Amino acid sequence: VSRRAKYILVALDSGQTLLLHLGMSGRIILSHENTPLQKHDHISLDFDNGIHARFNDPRRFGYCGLVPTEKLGGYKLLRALGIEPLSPGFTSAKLAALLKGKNTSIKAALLDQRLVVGIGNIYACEALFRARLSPKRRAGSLKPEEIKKLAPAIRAVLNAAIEAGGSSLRDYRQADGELGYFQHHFAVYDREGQRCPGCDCNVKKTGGIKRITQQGRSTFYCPVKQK
DNA sequence: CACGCCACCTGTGAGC
DNA sequence: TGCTCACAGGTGGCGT
Repeated sequence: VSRRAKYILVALDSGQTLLLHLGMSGRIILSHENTPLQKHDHISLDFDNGIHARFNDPRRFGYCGLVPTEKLGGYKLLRALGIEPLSPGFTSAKLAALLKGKNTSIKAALLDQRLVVGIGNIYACEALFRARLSPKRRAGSLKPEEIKKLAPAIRAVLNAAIEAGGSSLRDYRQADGELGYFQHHFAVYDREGQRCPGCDCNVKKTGGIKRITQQGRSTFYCPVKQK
């Protein structure tokens, strides 16, 4: 079992690869022999030892498919994916090259899986806070010294989130079923009106953390610290 | 090509 | 209590 971006890849003896994406609410749940299907179980993989692996996904935003393994690289859903932010190749210079000439906001650029993979709405907000960059900045307008802060900020927030077992707002669970704990470490996400870490503002006056909508998605940021 | 927007779903919590 | 509404971690596809 391996991973590319937010896809889970399971190499099968048949020469095919099972391609899974959990979307917003998907889970793989292992259960014992003859366990009845639960609500929102869409696929059951039944093993010779009696174990069932159920693909459970209430919102059905997830994906499950079989692809011939030798065709994986050219497969539509994987072909255009960008660089892994925790790979050695993800340097500030690389990020700068990806953002160069981009007219869209830096927030939208971070969510664009064709540039950098794996960054979702929470971690885009949190990385921009750590880099002290406004989510509204044009991606192409970032100066080299700003990108030198952003690339490490992305790596740091992802590593910290992995360390904490991910962010359980509602559905998310670690592979072993445990809750994640990174939601307790959010600096800005889902904290509208509150203080950001290290804040010495008069929050009654400044309003604290702001929430705006970009590309139809919530963005949380500190207008004082993020420029 | 680049970008913004919408649809795809169900569940939940807030407000009334 | 129960109704309606807004909103939620993602992303493919379409219109501009």
